[in-house]
Amino acid sequence: MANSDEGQGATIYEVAQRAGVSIATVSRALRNTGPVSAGTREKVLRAVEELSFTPSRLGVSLAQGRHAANGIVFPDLSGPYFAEVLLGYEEVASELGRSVLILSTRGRAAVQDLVRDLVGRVDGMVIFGRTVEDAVVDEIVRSRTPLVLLARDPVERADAVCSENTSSAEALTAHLLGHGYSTFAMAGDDDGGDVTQRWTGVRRVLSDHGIRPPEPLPCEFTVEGGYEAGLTLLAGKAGKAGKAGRAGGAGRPQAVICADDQVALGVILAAEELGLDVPGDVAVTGWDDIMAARHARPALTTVRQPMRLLGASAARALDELIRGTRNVPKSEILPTQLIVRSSCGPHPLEEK
Amino acid sequence: MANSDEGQGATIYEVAQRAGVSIATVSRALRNTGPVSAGTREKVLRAVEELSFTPSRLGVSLAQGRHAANGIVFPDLSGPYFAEVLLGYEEVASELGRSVLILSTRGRAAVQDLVRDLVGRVDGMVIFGRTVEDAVVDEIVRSRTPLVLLARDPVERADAVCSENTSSAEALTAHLLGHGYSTFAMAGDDDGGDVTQRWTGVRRVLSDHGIRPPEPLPCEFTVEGGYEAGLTLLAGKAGKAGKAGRAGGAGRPQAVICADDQVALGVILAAEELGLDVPGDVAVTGWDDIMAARHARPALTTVRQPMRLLGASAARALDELIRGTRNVPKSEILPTQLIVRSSCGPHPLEEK
DNA sequence: TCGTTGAGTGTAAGCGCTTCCACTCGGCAG
DNA sequence: CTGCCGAGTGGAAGCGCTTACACTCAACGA
Repeated sequence: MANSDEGQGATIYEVAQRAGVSIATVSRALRNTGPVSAGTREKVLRAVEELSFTPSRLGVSLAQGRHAANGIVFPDLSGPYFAEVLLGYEEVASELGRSVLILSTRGRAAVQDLVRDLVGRVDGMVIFGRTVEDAVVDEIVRSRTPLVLLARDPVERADAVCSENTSSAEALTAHLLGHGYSTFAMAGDDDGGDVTQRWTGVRRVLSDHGIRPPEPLPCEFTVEGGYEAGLTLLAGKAGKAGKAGRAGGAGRPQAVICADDQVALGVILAAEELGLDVPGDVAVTGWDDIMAARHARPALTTVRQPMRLLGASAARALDELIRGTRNVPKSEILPTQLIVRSSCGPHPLEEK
Repeated sequence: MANSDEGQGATIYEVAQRAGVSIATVSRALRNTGPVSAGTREKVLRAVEELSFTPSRLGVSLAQGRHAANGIVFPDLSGPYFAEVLLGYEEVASELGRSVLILSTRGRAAVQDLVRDLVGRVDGMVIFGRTVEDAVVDEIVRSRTPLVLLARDPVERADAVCSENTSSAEALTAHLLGHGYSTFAMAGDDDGGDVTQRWTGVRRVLSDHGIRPPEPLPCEFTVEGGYEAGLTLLAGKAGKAGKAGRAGGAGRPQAVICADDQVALGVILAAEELGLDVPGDVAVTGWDDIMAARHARPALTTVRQPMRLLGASAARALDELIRGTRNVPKSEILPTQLIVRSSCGPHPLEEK
């Protein structure tokens, strides 16, 4: 019988004593490192069982000089996007025998200290988007902590994983042009990362078609943010083709391209509020393909990101860095997919 | 100038040497424990600065016997529900100076080992729903690891935090009866936790009104699971009042009460597939009030859970347990709110 | 003038493990 | 019979910190 409730857990010394061997032998028996006779191993295992011994993680980590844990830093966890990425990350990290520490920087003052603390707890980490100042990223890189940047521009000596943005944005824009729209608005400010790449694609295609790209209207990347932006953008009367459609005078755009799905959902809400029909009066598109996009009214045309895969890839890249399997940084770009639904209107060609 | 890129980070010994003092003094200066003269402190701080010294978390933890970290175990992170809870948890834990380790048990084989490992890395943990076998929970409790159970029936010597289920379920059911519905179906099997409580409320009200409660149709708590369930439940012709509506013969129910929003969204999809109008031909309700519920077509009548607060409360309860501020277990029940939208039909009384 | 005191500091003992090194002791070749 | 080898084991040195305890020494009251 096990010693029923064993207070704080036995140490390797107690196991050694009970088994009548030295702690070195216990360690060897448990970790299969070095020779141990069958009889001794047996005794050790029995003692371990009886004391329900679990090696102290701290002791092990201190002695081995590794944590067997990874960190991940998020701007926010509230969106479905981050949650999905996190899921993919955790799954793979756990498979690889690493625990996962999370840190959300949302509205935090001392981000830098929090990140530093995190660094001290892990063997490597993933940093998401532009959650962390360049100086801090630089500090992490210099400390030789393996680092993977997710959805953020690459940095020397760190890996990067992101999803394709520009050409999908081009496809999306081309699709809208195919609908015959000619006045556009963009909701959601440049972020110097993913969103900026998307806008680049949009701008390029619009310019190529002789349409002057609108300035993106800054807004928070939430439903509420989108709602506010929507009210602003859709307030005017229907604008004429050719007049690039930043709201507040230029007239209501025919299509609003949103930085992500949440913003798009907010814009749709705003349209409803203003008595406008989507896509009848105005087309709206999102980005990410979160669950709500599929169930929204109208269902959202968007670009699907491989969110889970994004997290999984980051975890794998990090693992390589940590084990030293690879020491040249790599940059991975995952494909995205245009998902046409009804929020951009019945398409003259592609709809069957 | 700092020693530019400082390899693996200095130790307290190097700081002590550089400052010309002992490591004890360095520790005291840094942690403000015990007296240190102004001059000495100054020297120490300078040395720390120059070496960009950060105390090793492992060393500190080992010496102090605490991790300054909490764990949380999830069945899955994919749903918006869990992500929100996690966000609330992380936010508070971080405020309280604790890192957060996550563990998802979704489809994992060696859950028990993973949980055990987690226990060794934290000062306390939260376990979600029925992710973990009772035996393992018991083992954790016996190891004296502070434990908070989230949305799970209380256990001796552990805290519990959950949201109110039964009476909200009664309110929801009463609301549906107010619509005049008399044949019902329930989608999503008992789980021995939250969902069971919900069904208890539903059953009670139906029985009180002389309606024999249907058997819940088991399904996964995902959109896909709901879709499958919906196809089954809605396949028959409209049933007559009085015939309790488990599908497959008894006829199509007038209302489908779903275990959560994702299931409800799936049922709506199934209804659409079958050419049925929601709420015209069948009313559907969810539970949780995830983002998609608000944006769905039709918008989902549901019960809002304070997801963020759930996580935050768990974090606070755990903190009390860890610091020993409180040693009697407590059980907290957070209020929920019936959110009436259009998926249950235009209400004869409540709609204005 | 002589304890007494307490601020300021150093020494060293852990915390729980891993692992290098040295040692013992049969078995086996020379 | 001696020497060598390797399997099996123990001793002990870390890993990087905190902290109890001991110590020094100037200031101060008696």
